[in-house]
Amino acid sequence: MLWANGPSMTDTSTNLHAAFAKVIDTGLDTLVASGTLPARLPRAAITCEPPRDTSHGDLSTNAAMVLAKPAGTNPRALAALLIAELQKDTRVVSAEIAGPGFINLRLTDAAWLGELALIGSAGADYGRSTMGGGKIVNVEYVSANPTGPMHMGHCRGAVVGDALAQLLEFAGHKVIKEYYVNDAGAQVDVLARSAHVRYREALGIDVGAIPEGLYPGDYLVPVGQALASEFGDKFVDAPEADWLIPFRTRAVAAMLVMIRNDLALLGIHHDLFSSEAELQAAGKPEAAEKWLRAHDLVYDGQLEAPKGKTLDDWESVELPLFRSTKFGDDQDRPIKKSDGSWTYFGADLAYHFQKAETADALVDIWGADHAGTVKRIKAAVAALTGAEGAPPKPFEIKLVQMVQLLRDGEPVKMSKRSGNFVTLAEVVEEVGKDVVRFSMLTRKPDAQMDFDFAKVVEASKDNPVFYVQYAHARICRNIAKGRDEGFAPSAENLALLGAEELELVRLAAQFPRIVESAAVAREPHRIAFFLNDLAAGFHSFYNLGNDRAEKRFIVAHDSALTAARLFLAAQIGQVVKNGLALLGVEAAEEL
RNA sequence: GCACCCGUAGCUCAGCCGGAUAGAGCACCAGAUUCCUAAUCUGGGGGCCAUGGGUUCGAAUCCCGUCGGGUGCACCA
Repeated sequence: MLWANGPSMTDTSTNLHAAFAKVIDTGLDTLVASGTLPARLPRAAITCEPPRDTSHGDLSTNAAMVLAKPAGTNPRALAALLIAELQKDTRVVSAEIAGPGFINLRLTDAAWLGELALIGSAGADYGRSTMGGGKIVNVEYVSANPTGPMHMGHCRGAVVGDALAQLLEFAGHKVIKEYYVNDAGAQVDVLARSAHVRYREALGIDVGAIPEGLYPGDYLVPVGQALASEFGDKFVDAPEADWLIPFRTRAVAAMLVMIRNDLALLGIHHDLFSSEAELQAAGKPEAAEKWLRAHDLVYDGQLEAPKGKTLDDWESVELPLFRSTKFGDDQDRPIKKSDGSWTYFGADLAYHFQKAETADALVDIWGADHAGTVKRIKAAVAALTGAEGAPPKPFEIKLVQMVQLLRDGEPVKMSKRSGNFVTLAEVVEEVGKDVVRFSMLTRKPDAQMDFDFAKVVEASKDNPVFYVQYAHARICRNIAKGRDEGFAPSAENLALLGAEELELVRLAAQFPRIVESAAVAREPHRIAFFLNDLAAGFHSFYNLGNDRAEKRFIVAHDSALTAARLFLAAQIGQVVKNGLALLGVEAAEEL
């Protein structure tokens, strides 16, 4: 599996799972070299992973089943040949054919203990991969409009994007975490007008209710006050044209400060905030349009009436259209409005082209409500970055499904315009960053989820994040206790560890391959589930000591065993900590 | 009408680029604390993997249809 997508950059000396993928690969090479197997068999579908049922062995490969047909033989015959090769590895205790043609491997205890020692020497880098080959990946996430504070609707994409960015970095990429600031559309003009009302209010004018269509939230009160102290009464009765731009600039800046603070509550810090207004001022959309027109991908045409709804006032006009129908979209999409300004799409394609200049691959995290625009932007980016026959830049859009917000079981329709929303800050303050982050990462992003504010506050004590954190805290406590009693973790006598301890090592040793597979799939939630499994394994082992005192970490009369056990505990703790770090969750030392 | 996502235990969800007997938590039942903090552990019951076809050695997983839920279908952002 690791070699599925071209040459693996994995340093095969780093961990056992990667090493055995390589062992199988070279075993097959040997069979090919001796003429036993035909060359060029497709190996992409070969896997090497722990079997679900651990009684089947430590590792299992489907190589014989996958290759039998193309090799013109049957799985069991091929398995026998491959087994002969695999048994040459001194770490292999047994290699058996099972079921329809699986090869089950058992490895020596020493091999697993070597892996345990490796965790110790790698420390915070255990699980780090070179798979990404240093390729630069731009991850764009959040990108909420700068018109108000972050609310819970933004939360999931923010957490998933942030965890993914860290995961990709750990998997060997250089990552740029980017936030696209939509500071050029009509919504920021509305923001400026809303700020103007608050500005008048700050000057003592009775403004009454906030007019319909403006943002009513009182987070704009301080913005109005700041404008009042900066400009005095200069713009109170001035025409909009006089104040719109300075008010907009200042209001957007204030919103971004607020948004950064909100994101910081979740531990999220972007590397780059890119301004749509600056992009437009720099003429990027014009350049993109010019190129697209030259390649007949933009033309002046009539826009079709929207499907599925009847607009009474529909009027066909001629606009510059991008040929997205060539790429599976159901109609061509305008890049400019009839007033000559850019559509969101028109600016966005130029923005993506700009990102592609400094990155080897692009990943966008979007809310599912934007799913309808995926085809057009992917098409435009493929066209722009694939210019002159070059292969297009890899560009993925990960859709994060909606979070249905409930309050007392009732759906909350959130809208900044109505001022009715649950802010991210209030939730984080109530239940904590770790609970929020872990909750958002314990399900796959493409399934909808409910988020009941009251329920989450109520249930936060039972949140699975504490289960994982408790495992880490228990480990820290036991190491501290050992230290108090004069014991220190040591890798010197790991051979004293028993079968249950080795079971735990096998589990922890999966971390590197989980990291790689999660990174390839762009699915950070896999890390969360792995940590839950690892914590369960640890807690289970820990409780053996309830009935069997000789299984405790600290066995006072046996300092060599205690040192080995504490070393084991420390390394399990290390893996938990490394995993939690990817999720942006604290590895608490006590709860 | 069209596009995308989802449908797995009573509930919330893993598993899905095909693999062996489909898993976990909650809830329920029965146990384990003079014993490393029980925020833990052990055991039990509970499934037509929505449904009908197809592909193949093998399908919860891939393909097609149907049903059900969600989202979107502006020159908005």
